[in-house]
Amino acid sequence: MLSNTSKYAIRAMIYLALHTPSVKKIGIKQISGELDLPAPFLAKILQVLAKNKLLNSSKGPNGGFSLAKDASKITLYEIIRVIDGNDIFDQCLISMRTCYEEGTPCPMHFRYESVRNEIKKMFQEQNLGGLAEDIKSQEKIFAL
Amino acid sequence: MLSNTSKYAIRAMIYLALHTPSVKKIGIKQISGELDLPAPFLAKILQVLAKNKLLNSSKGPNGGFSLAKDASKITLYEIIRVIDGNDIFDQCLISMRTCYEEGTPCPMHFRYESVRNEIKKMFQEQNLGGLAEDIKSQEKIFAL
DNA sequence: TTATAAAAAGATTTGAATATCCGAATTCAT
DNA sequence: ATGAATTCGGATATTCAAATCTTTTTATAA
Repeated sequence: MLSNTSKYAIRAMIYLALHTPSVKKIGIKQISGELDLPAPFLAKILQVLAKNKLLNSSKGPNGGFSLAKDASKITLYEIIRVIDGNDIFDQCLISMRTCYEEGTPCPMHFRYESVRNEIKKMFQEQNLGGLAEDIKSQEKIFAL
Repeated sequence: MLSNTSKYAIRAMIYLALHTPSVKKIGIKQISGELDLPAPFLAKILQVLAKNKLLNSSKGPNGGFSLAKDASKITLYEIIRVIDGNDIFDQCLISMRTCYEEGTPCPMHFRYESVRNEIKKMFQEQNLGGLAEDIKSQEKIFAL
């Protein structure tokens, strides 16, 4: 469903939301260390998120990343679209060429459409603020 | 969501269902030609489906593949499980290690669970017989 | 019984996603 | 100013799914 890249992006963004706004900036090393993700790869991903205005980044000592807007205003849908593009939200389930033409939908087309809409809605409804809240209210210590 | 391999498998199985039971066996060349899929790759896939009792295969002249049971008795769920395994039906949406342990579900866990169940239900409810019927009832000529 | 047509099986290649590396640019603190 | 810490950007390496190739096995038909 989601690429590794998207998954990492989401987890990193949630991590940032968890520590926002008390801390302003967090560096790659800390994030990748806490989430147990490969640092150089995560760096690339955050770079893309920054270029797409979901993150602010600053270089130099005490540099790092911070959410570019209020955590409650960033949805998983935005993150996924930036990283993976729109494919999961509009591609034919079984990759039939003619499914995109008029009058020849694939046999799963309409049945899948409602599921696809559910998926899209799920991602659109989840924002980093809410997810961070959920984590904070959990009993056990949370290891992202 | 689905691997190419699964998509090809599904399309080939639907193709067989469309021509069953009037024709008994169909060869790789015909299927790959009609569906515009790479023949050697499709051969591998059908091999796996045959090994897992979803297809019958016979070698030699006039050999080929046929559905191992009535089209209405083969669901997409079975096909996907044979090819891709169970991952899409049980993996954590964001691949969090702790999501499989007690008390530390990922923040998307419960929200995703219902969507995942929808997906599973969709695949379990679709059988090759029904899909083939749908195609036959379409107005335009259908190019799988 | 032999030639042929097909699938099976295994080895290899390709390509895209994933991951790493390194030099450049930027910022901060001294 | 200088050095150190950090992200940036481009190039490179690795891995795995996807695709191909080659040889073997089996079945059919002449």
